[in-house]
Amino acid sequence: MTSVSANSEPSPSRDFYLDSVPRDYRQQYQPEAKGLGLYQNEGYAPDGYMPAYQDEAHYVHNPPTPRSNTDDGMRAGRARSNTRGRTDSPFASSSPKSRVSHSPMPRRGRKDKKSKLDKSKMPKLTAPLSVLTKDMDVALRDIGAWVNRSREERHQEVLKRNGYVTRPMNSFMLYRSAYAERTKQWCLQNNHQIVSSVSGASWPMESPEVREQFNEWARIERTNHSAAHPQYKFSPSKSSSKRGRKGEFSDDEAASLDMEDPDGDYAGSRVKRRPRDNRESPYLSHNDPFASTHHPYYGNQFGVYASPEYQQAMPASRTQPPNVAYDQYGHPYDPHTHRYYVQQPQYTYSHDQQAVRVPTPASMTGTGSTSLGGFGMPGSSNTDDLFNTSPRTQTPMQGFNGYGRPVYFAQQHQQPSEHVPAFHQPQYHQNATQRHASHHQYSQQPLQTSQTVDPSLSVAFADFQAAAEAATNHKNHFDNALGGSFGHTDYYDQHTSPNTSLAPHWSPTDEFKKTEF
DNA sequence: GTGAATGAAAT
DNA sequence: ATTTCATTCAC
Repeated sequence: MTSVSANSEPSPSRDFYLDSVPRDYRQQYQPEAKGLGLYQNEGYAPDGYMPAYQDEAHYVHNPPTPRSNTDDGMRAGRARSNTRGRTDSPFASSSPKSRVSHSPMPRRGRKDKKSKLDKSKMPKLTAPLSVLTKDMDVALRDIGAWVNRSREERHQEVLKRNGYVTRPMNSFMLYRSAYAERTKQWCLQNNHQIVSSVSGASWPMESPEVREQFNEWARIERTNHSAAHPQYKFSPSKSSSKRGRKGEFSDDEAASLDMEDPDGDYAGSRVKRRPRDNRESPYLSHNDPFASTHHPYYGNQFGVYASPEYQQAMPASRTQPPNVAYDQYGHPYDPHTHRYYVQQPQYTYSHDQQAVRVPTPASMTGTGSTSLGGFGMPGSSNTDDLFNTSPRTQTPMQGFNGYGRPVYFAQQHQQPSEHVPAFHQPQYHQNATQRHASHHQYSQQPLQTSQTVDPSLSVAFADFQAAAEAATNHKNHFDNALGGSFGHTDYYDQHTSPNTSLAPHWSPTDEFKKTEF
């Protein structure tokens, strides 16, 4: 029986993380950290684990090699495709009994502490994941790059989800996401309920510095999300019909896109409130690509909602009851006032580029100018950790993808491709983050037009493309700048960014094209 | 209360 | 094939 992470070779030279952890903080865990850094609840003897991991100096590089349990023996003949997704980890239940004991009681809210999760599978943390997994050869997810996804990327995600705008991840979700892979391996199981539980247990154990880093990333994510989707407003569905959201929409929802509500009763007074519709319409892509007067890279290009939520998101000063209809081109307008919701295109962007502020968290730069560095940023090796203070030898133009292969950034937008929508360029989306984001596979493939998209959107997609092309004439500053700053640039609204005027202006020479290995 | 991610497990 | 689950946080 081989350990899941047997190939994870702990490197003694990689102890940079702990060095950056305050001493007292480290010791906070050491009394309990009997070398393993983990415990289990009843039913699993610690002696089932490798003594090799009892070296206190290393906490746990990897979870100890699990011994075979009886269940494993019974299924010994069964081939397993890989070492992952296994169920015979030390934390796996030794009996095939269902994870959930289905209670006849009406379903209780999550508030109810009565967890259905089999805690026996859950390792008990004695240190936060950042410590426990610090030496694992599993890259942390590049959250810095993730939260700095360009507006175009975000819009593509929306398209991919058939127009659905997802919520920005909060700090914990980012944290969980960052450590998910490590956690899975550390726990020796792929069960995300476990991963969630472990993450949840680890989160409060993390140092304030770590948590603050994720808080900062969450703020950035919110800012960029808001900039990419200016009209977005979280409006949770009241109907308890747990929609199994997979980026798809129920017929009900789909219908709401291209139909106008005869009563103008856009969202309410229904017995059951229509599930929230956070779709935004690509119809409007040609509108005002970069019209924002206060943000150089985030505009209103797609941020107009031809949906009830769009109206809900309209300023409260509206006197007319919000309503929406669509003309022959699919442009939403108010049937009462016959006014279009969308402004005419204003290509004022070129006057607007103020700056990309590259402020804060040096954490984002990956250049390690402060104690906050690395964290799996493209410029870091996959063994870098959140607080890697080791000096960087790489230029910002070179990094490594999640598998240790270098990623080269080269000219991206220049003349030949100038009129091609940037996001249609094959390499456009290549970065380390997306290699870790399975749901970003789409970004490396041609966009679907009519098949996976609401039919009513297919026509609009042509507009979308045309608009994108037009927008490209104004350069894709966001992404250029993003690439130029290696994806760690913060994008601030100048109104909230005190030093915007001091920030360097975007320059074409700062651009890089990304090429994988 | 909902939904942000996620994928095994349950239905 | 679809839904549930487990977590924290922000609506």
